[in-house]
Amino acid sequence: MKKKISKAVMMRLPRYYRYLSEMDTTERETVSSHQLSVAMGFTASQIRQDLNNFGDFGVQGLGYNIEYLREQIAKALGMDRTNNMVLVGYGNVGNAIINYPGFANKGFRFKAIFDIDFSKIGKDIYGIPIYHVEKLNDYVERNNINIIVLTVPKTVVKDVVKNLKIKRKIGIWNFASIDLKLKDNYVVENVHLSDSLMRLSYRLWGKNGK
Amino acid sequence: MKKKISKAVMMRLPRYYRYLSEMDTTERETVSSHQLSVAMGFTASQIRQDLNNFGDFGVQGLGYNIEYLREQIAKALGMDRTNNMVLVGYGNVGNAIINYPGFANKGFRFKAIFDIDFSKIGKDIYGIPIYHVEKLNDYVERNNINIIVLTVPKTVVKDVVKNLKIKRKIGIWNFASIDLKLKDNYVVENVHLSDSLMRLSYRLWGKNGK
DNA sequence: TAGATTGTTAATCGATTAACAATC
DNA sequence: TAGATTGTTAATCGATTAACAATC
Repeated sequence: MKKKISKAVMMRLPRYYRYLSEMDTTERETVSSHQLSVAMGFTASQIRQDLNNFGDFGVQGLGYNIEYLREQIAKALGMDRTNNMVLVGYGNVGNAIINYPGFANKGFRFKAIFDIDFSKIGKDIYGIPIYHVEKLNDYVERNNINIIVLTVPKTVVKDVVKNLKIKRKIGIWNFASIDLKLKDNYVVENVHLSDSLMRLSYRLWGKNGK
Repeated sequence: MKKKISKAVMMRLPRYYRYLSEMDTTERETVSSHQLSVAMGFTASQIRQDLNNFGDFGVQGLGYNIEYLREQIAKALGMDRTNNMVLVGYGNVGNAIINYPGFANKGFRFKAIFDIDFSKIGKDIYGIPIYHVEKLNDYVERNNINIIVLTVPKTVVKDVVKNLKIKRKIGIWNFASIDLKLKDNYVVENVHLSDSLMRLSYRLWGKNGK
């Protein structure tokens, strides 16, 4: 049965994708919900519910074809395509993201970097050119960019965002610890590092334990 | 009324903390659940439920005292203390974390860095010394370290973790896209950057749109 | 006192688990 | 056919929303 993917299931899909990607398909081609449950720490029941939530992938008595299931999840996540990205703010975080392995092989490609520092502008990093940030909007419009990665300091984010006049659907992957409020065609995904650290703190010392 | 903080509420606490920290308390000292709901994008009803979930902070007719509420949330998150941290793996991600602003002022302090690269070992970064990773376990035991930040490549994580023999409760903030399975005294918080990027992809192109 | 806003109960909604019939 | 394992329904659990009495 096919219905809308629920939010809880969507949040878990990247994890399924990761585990399935790491499975060795040379020995066995299928995996059962029980095997997955042991590896991933979900209940087998939840896994069957989840997968049934958006497609018919299993075969009774056999389980799920690992490779096929991985492909279907990739499709559901919209990862059966290339995403052209630009990075804004070539500081320490920007540098870490540009060098992060495992984006390119999932179809996420950096096309350009933007900064305000003239000592950086004009250079290129692994063939990715660095331009002045004032050229950002123009570049995004003309080069079919799908995702803008924001690694500028918190204080600058609003200025950068203010100058964006994109009309089509576009993703913003934001690393500043600020929640952006933008028009609906901007799809904002935040990475709040300090939120993550606070949750760790809670689990270590929080008033109600775990 | 005071009960155990539910998981959903705990996940939202860092966000409350962030918004309350950014509020200007020179003009007004209190904030109502309605005002918070507009700023944060939760319903006012949920905010009252959340805050009542772990304490009695509000005053009928007035709202919540911003400063006091922030302090109480910090306490609930276990942030009314200093955490001593070490970083393992001084690469691009490690460098980004060491330079990330806003950890120190929340009581998270880096005491040492560990790596295997002899061209780095012996140096120091802003006064934080870099040691060989074989000294990690010993250092953590002797220097009252609460949190180990793992910014080593995915392939090395298991080796690093294998050599840890800590018996007391300790946090692991893991940046490798691998789910660690450790003894119960290790509290593992993962930062899965590629999961976040996949969720952005879903919201842009996913099969069921948003 | 009157107005504002919380604290709290009840209703609704969504997510997870349990169980088993369907079927490979 | 017998065994394994999914798909799916029903039961349970938890989280959110709505409503309003309590109270500052």
